[in-house]
Amino acid sequence: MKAAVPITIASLKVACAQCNLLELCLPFGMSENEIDRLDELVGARRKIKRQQHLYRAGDPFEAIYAIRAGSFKTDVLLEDGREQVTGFQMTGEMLGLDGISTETHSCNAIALEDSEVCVIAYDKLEELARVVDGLQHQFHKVMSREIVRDHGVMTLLGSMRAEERLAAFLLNMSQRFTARGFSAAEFHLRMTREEIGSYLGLKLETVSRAFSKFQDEGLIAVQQKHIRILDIAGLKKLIQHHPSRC
Amino acid sequence: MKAAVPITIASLKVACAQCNLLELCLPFGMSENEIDRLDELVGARRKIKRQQHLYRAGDPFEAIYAIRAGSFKTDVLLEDGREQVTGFQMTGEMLGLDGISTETHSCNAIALEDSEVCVIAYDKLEELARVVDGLQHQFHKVMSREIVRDHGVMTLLGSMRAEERLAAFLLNMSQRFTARGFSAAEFHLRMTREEIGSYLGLKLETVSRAFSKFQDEGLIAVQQKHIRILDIAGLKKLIQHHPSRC
DNA sequence: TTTTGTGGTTGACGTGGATCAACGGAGCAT
DNA sequence: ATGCTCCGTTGATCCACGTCAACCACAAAA
Repeated sequence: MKAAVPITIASLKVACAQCNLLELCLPFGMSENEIDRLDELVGARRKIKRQQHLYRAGDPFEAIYAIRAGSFKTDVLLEDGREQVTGFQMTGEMLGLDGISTETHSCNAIALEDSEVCVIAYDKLEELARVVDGLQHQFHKVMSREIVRDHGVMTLLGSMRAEERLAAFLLNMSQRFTARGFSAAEFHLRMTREEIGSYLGLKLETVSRAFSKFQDEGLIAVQQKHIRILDIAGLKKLIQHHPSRC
Repeated sequence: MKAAVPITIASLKVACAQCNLLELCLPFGMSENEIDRLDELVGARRKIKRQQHLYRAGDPFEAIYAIRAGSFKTDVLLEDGREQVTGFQMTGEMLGLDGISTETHSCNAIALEDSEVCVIAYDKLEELARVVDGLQHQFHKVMSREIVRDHGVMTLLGSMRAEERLAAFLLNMSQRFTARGFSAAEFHLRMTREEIGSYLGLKLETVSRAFSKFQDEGLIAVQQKHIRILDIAGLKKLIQHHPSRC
């Protein structure tokens, strides 16, 4: 909390009802009346510079965060120094849900670029969710969606080979960019090969080699962090076909 | 739903307040008054025989389930026939939370032994959570706990080697048996080597070999599905030390 | 009793991805 | 420009785990 940035009256005025992330964020599916009441909820905005922590594992849990601009990674550090990236989050997505269970954050949230989040005090959220019908349901959906997504990652880590994992990752990124109105075929990754590797359970060299292989095969065009998908169907085929079953 | 077993008036009478799983289940941390109201929630019990489905991926979501007796696995089937076990659930744990987000179950839940669950209609739960303070908070905690647990599995799948994974699995089982009043050192696994392997991202042969190795090293005694842990500290040391860093 | 089927163990061998190492390019400060 | 640092690529080698296969234990059926 020490890193909180002072907020002006003006910045407080722009809340959920005016936010262009409405369709992706917590308010999705709520009525106009209900959304107006959300303004009570978003107490502050907070800007986080690239590489800075939004929160750290062990921090007391007080709020969840909706990403208004930018992107984040979450990771956990094992006792022996190994790092595991547990997710990448984009605008409209929620951070901090892991903290509810123990009232302590269980992972680190780090900005991949200069970013801004809406701070949602958790006690206020519970209070308001009791009154505003749609809010409670929507919040449950957000949590459930996180569980489903994690199961997807478990499947990826547990039963896919390196190239399948990277193909699935690229398709997932493409789909999320699309949902935000960006191109499905061309985008800029904000994370390093090492972070992608950690997320996918691979070493950075393996990630790099898979990128090169996809490029050689004409599936994508890679230039550093800039990706252009040339053959979406080809990528999809990769994750559906188990090579040993062919 | 077609597999539902008719319930007698008598069976309905025994609800949360009298249930000995209180401390593990949804009511944990709620006041006596609050728990009494939960009885409205548990509409029915349902018995599931070994190997039968409680629900399947694609089934419409209507209720969540608290395990009253027995145990389950959840899994997803990939298009190409691969199966990935996403979790094992024991008494007092919840099933079905994944269904909230899309109003459709996203995985299969299968009984590992003859089991019984409490059926908690989801719409009633939302309704009651609005009135009973502790229930809403407790339900959020249950969902959050699932997210944290999934992150733990992702860490395991993404950054541990085979023996570390199995050691972590055994310690986790031991800890959960302990929480239920059973021995921490001696227990009966209800799942096959193949299911353990699927959960841990390993082949059944690798699981079997790791069991044998642990036995040779005096860490455990294995006899089929019956496990006796002889050296808990030794197992813990396995998951804290990264071999390549020694 | 034998038969059949399912689950578990163990050995021999192959391979996908980790590891180790060298190098190249981009961004940034001086 | 020059040097520095971080990031990414690529090659050579290694090994943990997968694959393939044989065999065994136990349980249920004949």
